[in-house]
Formats: sequence, structure tokens, C-alpha cells
Amino acid sequence: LPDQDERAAELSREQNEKTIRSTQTALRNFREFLISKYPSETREIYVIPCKELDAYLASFFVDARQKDGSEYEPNSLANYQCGLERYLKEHRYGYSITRDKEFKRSQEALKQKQIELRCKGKGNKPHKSMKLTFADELILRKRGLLSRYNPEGLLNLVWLNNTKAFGHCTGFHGSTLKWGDIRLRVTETGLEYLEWMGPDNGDVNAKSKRGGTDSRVYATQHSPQTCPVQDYKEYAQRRPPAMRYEDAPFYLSIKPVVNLA
DNA sequence: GGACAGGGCAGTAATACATC
DNA sequence: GATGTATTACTGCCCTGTCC
Repeated sequence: LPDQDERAAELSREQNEKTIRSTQTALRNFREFLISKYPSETREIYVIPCKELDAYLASFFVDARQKDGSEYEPNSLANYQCGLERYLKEHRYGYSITRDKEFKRSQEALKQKQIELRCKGKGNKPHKSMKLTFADELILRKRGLLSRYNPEGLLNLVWLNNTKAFGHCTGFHGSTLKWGDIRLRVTETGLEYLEWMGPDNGDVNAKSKRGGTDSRVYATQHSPQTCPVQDYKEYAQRRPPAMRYEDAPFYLSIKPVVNLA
């Protein structure tokens, strides 16, 4: 299947690009550190003998700071070590800075630094996403941030419903969702439901392979106030007619009303 | 406003270690 | 040796800030 091959190749290229970028960031930061601390050291790192490179790395892990002078997160330092390892491997350096005993000093320095940073309260994943609880949702509803009765609340509501219902599905990307990607349908018994059409764009065979019902969310007739289908219908009704074609973006930005008077 | 880079972190594979 | 669990390494996503 040429389309699938092309997609796989594209994905692979994209993945490689990201790895390269990550490696380059590690290399750039390490080089900048070397220049600032050891201005006479101008060699490429892959030609530096292991003993010297080990000392430089140990110094880097202990003293390196972000551009604003603050400490790195423990995992970031470990990521830099891996990035440098990839770069050295690429240039056929004879040692592994993460495994070989010749780099024990820098490995120990990194370990100690990570412990020290954790003691200082770093490494607590400050940007980790938090699970939205039922209680949180209730608060957001009370504050009108999840609501059918104001544009921002309605937009938040459909985004949350879609994420909860389809976020686990392979290929579901909220940011690129199109209006035609989610369809309102009715079962034989008259129960309404929303269905995410998926990347296969309605291919029945592909859908049955996925399991069928995992890309659906049904109306909650017993609780119309929190029914995702009712939210969707309200949103559909409020969308400008010009934005109701299949390829239109699902989420629309809200234009504030400006009083020029 | 778009493109890009930096930084933090999550997901997954590989590896090491423990238990049966 | 087989299986389960923990740790480490690798890769790439996402958010934010900066620059043009």
C-alpha cells in the first residue's frame, strides 16, 4: 500500500528530525559551557581523549546552568548525556560516556547532581498534566468555564467532551480536528451518539478492526444537562453557517466584540 | 503572527535484577 | 529457565519564549 508506506516514511523522517534537534541542543549547550569555562579548548568533542572528556563532562553536569542562571531539571541533564552519547556514537567515538568505566567520574557527577537537585525540590515534574476530577469539572461548570450559555464555555465544553470521548483513539489530534471528523448519528433504537470518523475517514472495515464502539460517545438521556450530544448540538447550532463544511476546523476562535464608541 | 529553539516530561524499548 | 518488576536509555511531543 503506497499511501501507508509514504506515511510511514514521512513519520520516520519527522521522528529522526526531532532526535537530531534534541542531539544538537545537547551538543550546543555543552560546547557553550566548554567555551565559557575552558576557552582554550577548541577541539571537536569526539577527538578529545576519554580522560579529559570525562573531566569536562563531570564539570558540565555539576556547574551547567540555564540561560537565566537557574538549575536544570535532573532529567534534562540525563537527556543531555544521552544526546552527547548519540553524537559521539555517530562520530565513532571509541567509548560510551553512559556505560564505560572510563567515564565513571562524569557518570558519578551526574548521579550526585541529580540527587542534589531532587533534594532542592527539582524533578517534581512541574509541567506534568493533572487529571481532571469530577469535582474539578463541577467547579468549572459553576464558574461558567464549562457552559452551553457562553461562547468560551461552550468551546471548552466540546473540547473536553471530545478529549474524554476520543482522546484515547489512535490518530486523534484535537488541534487538527475538522468539523466532518465527528458526526452525529442515531442507533436503530433511536439513541443519538457522536462518532469520531478517524484517520481512515469512514472506512467501515478499518473501523470494525478498531473495535467499533470505542470511537463513539452516546447521549445521556438520564442527564441532559451534562449530555455530550446536547453540547455538540448546541455548538453545531452556534457555528457560523460558513464554518459548517466538512473540512472546516472543528474549534473556532472567539472574536471579542469591541465597542468602538 | 509565524517560525524556530529550548526545556520539561511522557511513552516505550531495552536491560538488570528478583522471585519462583 | 521462566516470569515479573524496576530501572535506565532513547525518542519525540508539547508548551513557552524569542526573534524576525
